Amino acid sequence: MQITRAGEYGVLGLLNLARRAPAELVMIDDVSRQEAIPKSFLAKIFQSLVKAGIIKSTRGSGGGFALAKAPEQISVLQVIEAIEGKIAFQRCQQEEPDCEHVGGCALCSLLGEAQDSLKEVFSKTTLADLLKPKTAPGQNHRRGNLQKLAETN
Amino acid sequence: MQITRAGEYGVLGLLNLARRAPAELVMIDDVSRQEAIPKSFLAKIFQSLVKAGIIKSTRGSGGGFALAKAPEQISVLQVIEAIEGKIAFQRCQQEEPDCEHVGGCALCSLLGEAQDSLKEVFSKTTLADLLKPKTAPGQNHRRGNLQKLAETN
DNA sequence: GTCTCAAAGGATAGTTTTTGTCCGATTTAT
DNA sequence: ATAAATCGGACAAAAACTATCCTTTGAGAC
Repeated sequence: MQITRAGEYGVLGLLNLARRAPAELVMIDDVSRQEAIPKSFLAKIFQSLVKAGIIKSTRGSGGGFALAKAPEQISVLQVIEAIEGKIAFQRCQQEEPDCEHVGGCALCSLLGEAQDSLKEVFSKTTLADLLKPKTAPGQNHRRGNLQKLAETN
Repeated sequence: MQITRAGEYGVLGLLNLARRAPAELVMIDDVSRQEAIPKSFLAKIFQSLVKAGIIKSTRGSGGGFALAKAPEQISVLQVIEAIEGKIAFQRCQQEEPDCEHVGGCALCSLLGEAQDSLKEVFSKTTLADLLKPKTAPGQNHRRGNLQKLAETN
């Protein structure tokens, strides 16, 4: 139950682009080096993002990648789904439309709810939000987690 | 981004037990057949649930499994974490405590939020809830999803 | 006691997904 | 032309998931 590295790399790569001038063309090699992401892997990830219309690419000498939209208009959900495919918790209604599990459909409902909840978190956050130096007061999850770690150690 | 089959089987297996008389001992073979889950696999899954104290087992002739607590006291989160391990979205603070990603910590925060959101959904729902014939009005996610399917097809 | 039944636990194997790598093709600027 | 850079597909290694099998352990029946 995790985001894949590909998804994570995708977001980090996009944030790298977002930190620059709006239409600046950046080579995969630069992003790869600065974010410590394997180059060939990042290239594949960026390909998906191009297909999804999130970044645009220019080939040839002097080419590279740039965001296709403003960071405010790119949600983390868009990025993750472009890379990993649509978030789909419910096996029932995706692969097995004829859910035969006794009482299984209640589980399907729950999985649907979980999925919606996750999607909401990822869709309400844009790249621009992630670039802001601090999270809003009362929503600082990093601090919360550090506290938890302190408790258990 | 999915629950594993093991997790799903675990919940379905437990629901099977929950539908019976409180302390009735049920053999793995019965559950396996009724829920159409591979027997050996379910055996492994139930082992995890025993270790987690969610079910109790009796060996030997006439033995089997029964819930260790009332269905109202078993949350889906407990079940999933017993089988799949703790839900942990944040690679940063789990495996790589020294998060070096430029701007990566904002992502860590977001993943933390996603994780909490998911956990809440799974922890607020118990086996007893899943046994209820209908979900509460206004929370019928199944209907919601069927509508979505109807739209896209 | 010993026989049988059923779970416990470990080893192992097959499949799928993830995480890359490599290389030739294509496009672009110079 | 040539060099630079992405595109696209094939391929490979590693990890996770999904089982299966077999021996051991514990409990009850006789």
